Amino acid sequence: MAIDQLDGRILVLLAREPRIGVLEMSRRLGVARGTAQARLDRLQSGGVIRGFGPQVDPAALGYPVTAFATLQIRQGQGADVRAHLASVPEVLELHTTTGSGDMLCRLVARSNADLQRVIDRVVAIDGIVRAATAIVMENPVPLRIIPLVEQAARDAEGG
Amino acid sequence: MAIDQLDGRILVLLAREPRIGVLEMSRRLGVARGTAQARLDRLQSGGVIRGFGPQVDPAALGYPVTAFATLQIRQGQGADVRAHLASVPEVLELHTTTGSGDMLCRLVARSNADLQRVIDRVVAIDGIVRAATAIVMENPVPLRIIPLVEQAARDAEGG
DNA sequence: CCTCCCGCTGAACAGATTGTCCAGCGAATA
DNA sequence: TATTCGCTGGACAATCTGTTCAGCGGGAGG
Repeated sequence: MAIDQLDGRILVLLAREPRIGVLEMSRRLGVARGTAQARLDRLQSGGVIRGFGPQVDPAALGYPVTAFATLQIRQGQGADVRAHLASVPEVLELHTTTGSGDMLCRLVARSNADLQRVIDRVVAIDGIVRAATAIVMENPVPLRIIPLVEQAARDAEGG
Repeated sequence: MAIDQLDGRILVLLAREPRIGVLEMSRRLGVARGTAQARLDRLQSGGVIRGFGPQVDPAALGYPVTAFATLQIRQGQGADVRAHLASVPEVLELHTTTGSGDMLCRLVARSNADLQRVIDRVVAIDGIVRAATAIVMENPVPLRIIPLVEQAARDAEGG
């Protein structure tokens, strides 16, 4: 999907001030409201903007510990393992990957001790041959998208 | 921060229908608008809800390839590497971790070929001793929070 | 060179929502 | 028993949304 500079500015603006309305947005962008609305609709229907779901902080919910687990899966057990991991609330994300491991998942826990409980639950299925866990200590770059959006906007328009 | 069942329902509702307003929310929850508003304010000021930024899909922006890179950092070069990685738009996320590697980062690229360019750029700094990359093939569990919210709500209230 | 199509502008409208008050009520607490 | 707290239900003005309209300009195609 094509992204021009105006689209880029819309995304940046929304990221910076999510509560902003279409009207205020059009004012900041210096375009007519209809234009802002049309662009926003296009971004949404085009799938660039998936939604505006609340960004919930696991730490504030009482889960301050984050970890990444690399799982090695027994041949043909992938589906079972996926279903099992999906049923664990502390599994926030799961990917199947190339490379040494077969899956990578993001976990959270109430404490380092609690992480053991979570991991035990994660590996409590036959399909998992081996699990390697890395506990997150710092998060120098929190999940972000703005720089990429700006890059994409530049690329698409004489950048 | 304490989360009761009502808070949990608010978060679930917001996740399911982000465009919903406080008024409609109060209707669905069966409480007064003031109550819904107060709860929402509390969740936001308490840090549970960080914000409502747009969820942008990198794939729709033209970056359909995701990968995780495990980086081994030379002693004392951490700060330099962090700054360097933060300057790469395709680095969506960066963590420092325990375990064999020292850092874990999430990358996106326009194609598998383009991923090579991204990785080259990532490792183009002395501080990185070794890099192991795992390309994401599937994403059986996209980043989610609802199950954890429900868990937290149960825990906090006679669950 | 001309015509059509598309996107943007500026405006208008009714309907709905927000932010913000208020007083009353019930339960838990000191 | 007196106080504090959260929830209810209602009110207000101000604002925003969804939608429609006609006009304008540039680019594409003929």
